[in-house]
Amino acid sequence: MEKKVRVRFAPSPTGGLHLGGVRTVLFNYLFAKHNGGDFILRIEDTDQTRFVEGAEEYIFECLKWCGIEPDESVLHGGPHAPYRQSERKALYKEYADRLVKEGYAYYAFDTAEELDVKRKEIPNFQYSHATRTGLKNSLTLPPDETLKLLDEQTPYVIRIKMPDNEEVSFTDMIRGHVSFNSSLVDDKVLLKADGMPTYHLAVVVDDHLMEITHAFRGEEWLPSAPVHVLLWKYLFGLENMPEWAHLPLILKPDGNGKLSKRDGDRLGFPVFAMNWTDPRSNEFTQGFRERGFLPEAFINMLALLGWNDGTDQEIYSLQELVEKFTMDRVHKGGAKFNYDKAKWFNQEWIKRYSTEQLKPYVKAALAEQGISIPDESKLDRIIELVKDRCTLLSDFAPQSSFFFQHPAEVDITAIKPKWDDKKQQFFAELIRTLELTPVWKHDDLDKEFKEMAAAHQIKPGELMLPLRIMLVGGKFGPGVFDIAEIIGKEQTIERIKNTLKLISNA
RNA sequence: GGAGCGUUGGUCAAGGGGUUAAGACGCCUCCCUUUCACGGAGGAAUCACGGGUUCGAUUCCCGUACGCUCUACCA
Repeated sequence: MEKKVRVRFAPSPTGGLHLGGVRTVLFNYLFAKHNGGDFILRIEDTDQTRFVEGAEEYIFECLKWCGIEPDESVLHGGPHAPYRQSERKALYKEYADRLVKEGYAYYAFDTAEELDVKRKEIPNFQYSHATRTGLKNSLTLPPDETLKLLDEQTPYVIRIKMPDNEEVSFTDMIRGHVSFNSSLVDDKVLLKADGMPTYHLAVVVDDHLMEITHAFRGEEWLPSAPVHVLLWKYLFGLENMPEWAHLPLILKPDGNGKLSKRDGDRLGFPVFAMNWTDPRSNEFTQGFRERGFLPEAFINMLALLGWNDGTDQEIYSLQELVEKFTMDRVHKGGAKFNYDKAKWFNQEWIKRYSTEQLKPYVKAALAEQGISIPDESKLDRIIELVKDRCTLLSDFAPQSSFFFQHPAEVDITAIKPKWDDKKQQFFAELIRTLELTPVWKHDDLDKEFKEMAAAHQIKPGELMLPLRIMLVGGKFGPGVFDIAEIIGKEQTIERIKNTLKLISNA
């Protein structure tokens, strides 16, 4: 029987969760679920200097928002706990020691400062087969000297001893056969002076211990893949190594580089899944969620960045993505992020949401503007009317606030130039007529208005726009008489009166 | 500098030895709508370059160019 598929997403809790990160989780998740496997979330917090308070909780909340639930994690538990690498520290040392004993790794006593100096002195300096003979390590020092240094608790790191001129290759699920010459790769640190493993050792050990069968990560990891392959060979056997998939990068919309938070700030779109405030700098960054994106739209948009099912379908639920996702349709090349397209996905999802589903979001959007809803019975109708005009959830506030309160500003400059006594008289009479109107319904109001216009010998078109502006404040929104019906007789008349006053005062 | 990876309209992309080279976003025009949207109909715009192989290459092969990633006791 085939081994059960197990994948993992392994973020470092160092800050907000980036678009690229979410897409990596998503592909992991889709692949696992498509194949009936498990999705594990592992926290890679081996760099204590970069630990950020709250970042771990933030990651969990992002996943929850996206509808991606891990099968095993710090929060969900599981047979391979702990799922936080800092809590697995002792484990890694054991493997590092084994590598040293078997001659695949060695102790190095050079300090970070000494190496910095080297790097400054020698262009393109690398700690490698070519340079290690001139450095302070257990390969160059006499054995008793090494032992002495170790006894004296001299700080050391353990480095992998990269073989000289060996072909290291593997098959990537996306790229096919990939190969490197080992001479070109430096002797990466495996275990740091503080006893923590580096990423290189930790991934291999944990992927093995957690029985990971398929390992997804960003393309930026490709150059260090030979280190991981070699580690697998030395420690657990190549036949047990997971299949690798190096995902294409998400690129900035202009230029060609990797998309960064800075690009979002610069171009005016979010890059993180949710709001994030850095606790050290207090720097605030808005996320997709708070910008007004539906999780379904966010996920959908991300899935289509580097993958498609070969048909021209573009809108998929998470469930559909799970059903249709296969690796052979993942692209090799990076994809530029396009915010307009992202908004389009959101608009499509808003259209697909029912009024009932939308309601809590609309209430929240209005509440944010300080608008409370005394009469919820109208809300359904309002949402129906306004839905098509919203691409972000936050658009619901400006698109519907005038149903609940006077327009904050009335754009009389749009009325004024074409205003004359005839219109003034028309609206004055309109007020009187409306006051006597017995049935306050869309169709009746429409009919009444047009009859009056005819009587005054003014084209209705010339009067509709002023009326609209009186009621909503600007040139937007659903049909005027729909609005009038909903806000009611009293409000309609009051808003007309107010604007008339504004015009005569201006 | 080195290594690896990549390259179909402005963007996401389908396709793949012979096609009018799909579709979507964006842009433009028109229709619908006496607002703004939604919707509908059109339009402009693409196979990085050079060699092969072939009757025929955007597609296969080889180069070149360009871009990106990595080159930390960060992930």
